[in-house]
Amino acid sequence: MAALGALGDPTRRAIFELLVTRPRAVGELANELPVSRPAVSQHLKVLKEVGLVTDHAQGTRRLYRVERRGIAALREYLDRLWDDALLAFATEVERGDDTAAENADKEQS
Amino acid sequence: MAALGALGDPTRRAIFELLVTRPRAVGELANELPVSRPAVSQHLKVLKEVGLVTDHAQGTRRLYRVERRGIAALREYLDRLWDDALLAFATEVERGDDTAAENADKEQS
DNA sequence: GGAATCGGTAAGTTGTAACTTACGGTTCGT
DNA sequence: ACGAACCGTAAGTTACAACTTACCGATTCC
Repeated sequence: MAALGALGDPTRRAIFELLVTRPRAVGELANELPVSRPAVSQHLKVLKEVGLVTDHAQGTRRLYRVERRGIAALREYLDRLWDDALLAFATEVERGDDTAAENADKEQS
Repeated sequence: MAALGALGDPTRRAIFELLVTRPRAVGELANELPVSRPAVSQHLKVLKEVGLVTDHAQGTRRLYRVERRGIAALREYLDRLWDDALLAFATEVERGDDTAAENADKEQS
């Protein structure tokens, strides 16, 4: 799941979240961020490599948009983790592992 | 979403995925990973700070387990991104933005 | 054709985070 | 009480990635 590594960077996450609302050009993104245009360009390259965005030349500009499949892949990854965690928890309780049961209801500090 | 930053690191992701299947002690984790035990300990600290794991002293050992709420928060974050992306896409098409419509069905290289 | 706009890439700097080893504290067994 | 097991933290090194500026190619409009 390389996409997680890509979204690990705050600036990249900001770029991606901007692109989620609507497609934008590179300079457009740089204007709304506290980094230079080349920096944005390099981040976009990373996001593109991991399949989170796609680009589309439009005249002299270059429009980047979110690749919805990328988000879907992330969701599937997390869903699997979620299922595994639930399954592990269930088998723990089943085995009489009380520490698991403790965590079930109480949330004492 | 600091949890994304935490899972951005590959080693931390490996640790977390190991913990998803079942709770483990620190040394136990270090044995299955190509890093030292202190390194694992530091990674666990980060994972704990962002609410992805919890620890639980048990004798001289210290059991770490996945905090399911952490996974849930990540899923909610991605779900929101997903919804926003879908909404943005819908309004694009609605406005007659054909580049959005192109992406709908065809996947030409 | 030439100027302007837009963006990718190369090259270089620098902060930081991901490691290591060393040390000390706590718990358990005998 | 002493040794062993287990772990957290401090201190230090180092690799890397996130920036910057500078340069160059491509496209558009006149």
